[in-house]
Amino acid sequence: MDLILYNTLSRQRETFVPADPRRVTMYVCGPTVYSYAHIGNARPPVVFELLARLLRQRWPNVVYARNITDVDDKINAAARELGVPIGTITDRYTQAYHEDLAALGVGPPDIEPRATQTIGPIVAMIERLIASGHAYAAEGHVLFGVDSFPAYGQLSGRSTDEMIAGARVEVAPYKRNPGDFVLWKPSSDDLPGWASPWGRGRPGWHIECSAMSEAHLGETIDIHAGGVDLKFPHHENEIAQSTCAHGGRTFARYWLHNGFVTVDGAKMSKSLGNTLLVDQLRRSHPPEALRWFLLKAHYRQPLDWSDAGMTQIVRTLDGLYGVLRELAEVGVNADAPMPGELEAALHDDLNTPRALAVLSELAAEARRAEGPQAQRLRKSALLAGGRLLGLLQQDAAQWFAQPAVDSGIDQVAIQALVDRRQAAKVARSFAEADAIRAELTALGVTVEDTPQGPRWKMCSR
RNA sequence: GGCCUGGUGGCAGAGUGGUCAUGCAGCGGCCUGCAAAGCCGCGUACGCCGGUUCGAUUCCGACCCAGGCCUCCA
Repeated sequence: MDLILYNTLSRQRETFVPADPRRVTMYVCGPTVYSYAHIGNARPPVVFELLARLLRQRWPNVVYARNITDVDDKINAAARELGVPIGTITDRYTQAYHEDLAALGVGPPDIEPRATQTIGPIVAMIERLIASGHAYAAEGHVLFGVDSFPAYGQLSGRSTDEMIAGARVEVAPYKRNPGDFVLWKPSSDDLPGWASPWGRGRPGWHIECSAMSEAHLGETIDIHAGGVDLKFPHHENEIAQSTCAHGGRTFARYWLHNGFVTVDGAKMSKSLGNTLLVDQLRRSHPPEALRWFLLKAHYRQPLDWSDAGMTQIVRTLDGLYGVLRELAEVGVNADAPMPGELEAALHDDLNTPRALAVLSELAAEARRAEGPQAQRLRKSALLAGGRLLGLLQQDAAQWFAQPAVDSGIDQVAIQALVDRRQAAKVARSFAEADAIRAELTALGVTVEDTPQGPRWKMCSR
């Protein structure tokens, strides 16, 4: 089955064909670690790690790199505010990032390069760009000259003239062209810096990714991905730097960009005060529901957060886990094949909404299956599909026992009430039984009577 | 101003030139002491106006509306 990907560079859907099937390379722009990740920051790692899973099914040797930007002016500002070294800041938030993503079911990348550990290659790349006439030093800075790269603007679809016309920033006097961007900038003594041919300084943001990608994946990579906002200038600049440093050879063959997450229709931003941190959301929503949220719309579409939407997702998961609970005693075939429709959906430019729809259809089939053989087959298919999507892998009973918040619910007390109600029911004291059920409802617990006796679940997530 | 997305049923969200998306919610029925869960069934959805076509939500054009990028940003 062909894997179709929408390539921003060509603005078309293309069949993905790796340059070298023995080593498929992919680079995703990672976080700048100066604060906690918000839910929008989590979209690319979730979506593109799913792509890595898909690639690995067919090409076992996938090398997936996702960097950590650990030198940046925002980090400097955060460190200065607290009066600590930047390492304190970057370590803290790198760890938080890893914890957030683990909770969302995101596996680690194969390589996680850090900018501060790539200074050598960064300096070397800048030297090559100067030597080949694509960059120049001026007043302690090194700048990339966009005029030296005719294809500049190809990815974002704009000409250099347009960019200058639209530029609303003050142009530094030492720039030859207003569109020139910084590769290296000088650091005063109180800022982190490294020795270089141009004096003590630090790298510009764009060159970091070019150098890390080259150092770990090689000159030409198969896939480069990130958020739409990175198209310009970040990715445009990466293309310019890497292509010029590599004698004109292609930098990345397929460019993928995910859409933004909005909150109640508006873009998340600090000024609006509507940034939703994953770290916080994890405490009020099942992490699996957060993952579902990030997969529920196609990755190139905008994705809107709302509390009502999250309630819908939890209910949907209730339904799916309900099936698994029903089939708890049924065994699973370890070698169950991937359901074809689900695989087809994901191969169609990562159509996760369709894949989730297939999951629901598989669940319905599993629920309706009659006889142990059919049940085993259907349950296996459902779980196989869920595994690829990173969903439905926890114990069903545990799913239903998850409370809304991390409030330390008293399972023993709840069970005692459930038992008392059951006793009242058996004695046909229905008024008393209903009164106890009302008590449970007040605790956020729903009781369900089954042929095997009563069971309960948290209903107020 | 330039560039670029998108407007689908109560909500979310795929998709297609001509009988099914899917989920949540809602309605009716079965089941239940009553519920819950489950099962069965139910809804003249495709921004507006033209055009192409035997036929358009799907293709083309104009228009209206919403959002994004052009500056740090996933």
